[in-house]
Amino acid sequence: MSNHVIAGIDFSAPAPQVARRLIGVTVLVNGVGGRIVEVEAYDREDPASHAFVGKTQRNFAMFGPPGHAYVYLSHGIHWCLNFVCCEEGHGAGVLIRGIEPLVGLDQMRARRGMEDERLLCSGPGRLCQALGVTREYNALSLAALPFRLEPRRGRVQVVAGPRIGISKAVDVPWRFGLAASPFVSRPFR
DNA sequence: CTTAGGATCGCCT
DNA sequence: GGCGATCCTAAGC
Repeated sequence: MSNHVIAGIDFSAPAPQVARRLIGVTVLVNGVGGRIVEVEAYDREDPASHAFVGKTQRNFAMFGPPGHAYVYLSHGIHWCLNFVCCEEGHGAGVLIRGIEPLVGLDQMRARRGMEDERLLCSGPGRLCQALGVTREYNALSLAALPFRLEPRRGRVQVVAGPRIGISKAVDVPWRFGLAASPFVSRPFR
């Protein structure tokens, strides 16, 4: 049995499975956050994944224990948050791409410098700005503060499609979303 | 509504 | 030295 269960999710499972189960889960960072509505899975044997080239200084957290954060900087501007999964050493994760803002709306608006609720956390860079996630959160456990995960209540309808913003393995349908949510970064087809 | 271009920095070759 | 799991703005249709 695994002891990598947080908010009802076994993070030692394969990335696509963890990704699908994360839809509807609430994530808070220092008490600010909301419900996850969009994620993408990335695996070790996946040309689109940072882990594909093996363990490096940048991606080492992906090869650490599951249920921890992997935070990286994209295009020198945007921080992006991943949840590490599979067994320790495997190198897989789930990119958090969209959150429905629920707690700490004022702080999110201040950090983002805008009012529109739909644009606060719709996109991996946007949600990190809204939640205040930076490099300092890399490799931290999701089971302890500043993170807090809460299980989803009831059932959710999950839709899937190809991932966004990648140049390899563009047809792999490892992007998952909450059906009909207005808070996804781009609509599902 | 869609698209093109620029911003800006750490990582990898 | 090149480029990226992105976002914003401005311009065009």
